Amino acid sequence: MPEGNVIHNQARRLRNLFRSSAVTVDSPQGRFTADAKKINGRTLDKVEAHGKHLFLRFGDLWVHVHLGLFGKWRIAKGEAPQPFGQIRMRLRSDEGYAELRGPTVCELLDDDAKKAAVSRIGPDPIKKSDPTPAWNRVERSSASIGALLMDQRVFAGVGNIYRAEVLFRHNISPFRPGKQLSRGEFDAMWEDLVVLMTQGTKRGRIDTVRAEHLPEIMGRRPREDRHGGEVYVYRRAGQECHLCGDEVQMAEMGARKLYWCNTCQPE
DNA sequence: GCGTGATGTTGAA
DNA sequence: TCAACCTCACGCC
Repeated sequence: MPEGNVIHNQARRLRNLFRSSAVTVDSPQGRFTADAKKINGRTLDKVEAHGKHLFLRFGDLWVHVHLGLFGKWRIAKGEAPQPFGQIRMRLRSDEGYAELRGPTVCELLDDDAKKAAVSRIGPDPIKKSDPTPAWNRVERSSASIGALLMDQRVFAGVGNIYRAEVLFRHNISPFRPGKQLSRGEFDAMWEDLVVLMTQGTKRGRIDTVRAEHLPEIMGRRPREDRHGGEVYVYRRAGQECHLCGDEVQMAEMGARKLYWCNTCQPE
């Protein structure tokens, strides 16, 4: 259940494990068998992450993977165990193996189709992309900034946690229309996403609480949320805001749960 | 052991 | 707008 930081982390692990080695590709589950045969035995020569999308190059063909909500990679050194459950795609080399389960997307693309897929993805803070295209969309959009942050054509790799947290950190209401953001607010949020998401890629968890607020929060916090990091509002509906004590709010926005503090992020 | 919900997107209706 | 994807950790019994 990854945001962009996890995908970039997985890309690095796949790169390190399979770099320039011949890979046995199959699909124990069967749904990727025909495509697996086309690349079986080839060398994995490139791994790219763009937002939450992963692209693996085997010569003139790319495997495009999107994990969606349930998708999982198991990446490990050593010999692959007997397959169990639903393994859509399995990669094996002398070094190790990778099992892909439950992805929303696992497809084979030629170079043109891969380029087209990448072109649909907006600038990615983890890649330190130029944010101008995102600003151009935000600046003239009447959609809320809460919705825009989740739109992968605008901000690639941002998910529900980073959305809630970056808005909180900048005291911006998720309901404010994009066109009512100043360039300064947008730039500050973008720079913050670059820092937070890069850090999240290295740590493998999402921490968004500023250092000066940590001691107080650690003393007050009932228990760590299971996503594993320290956050201000994500999944804290009904609890006290760490900074002002007001009740953290929750609402559905585009079929996803949105968290914010009315006092710290006034409309 | 069972039910629920979740860091997300696609494609049909 | 909604079902599908079909995993996994958690709360509750």
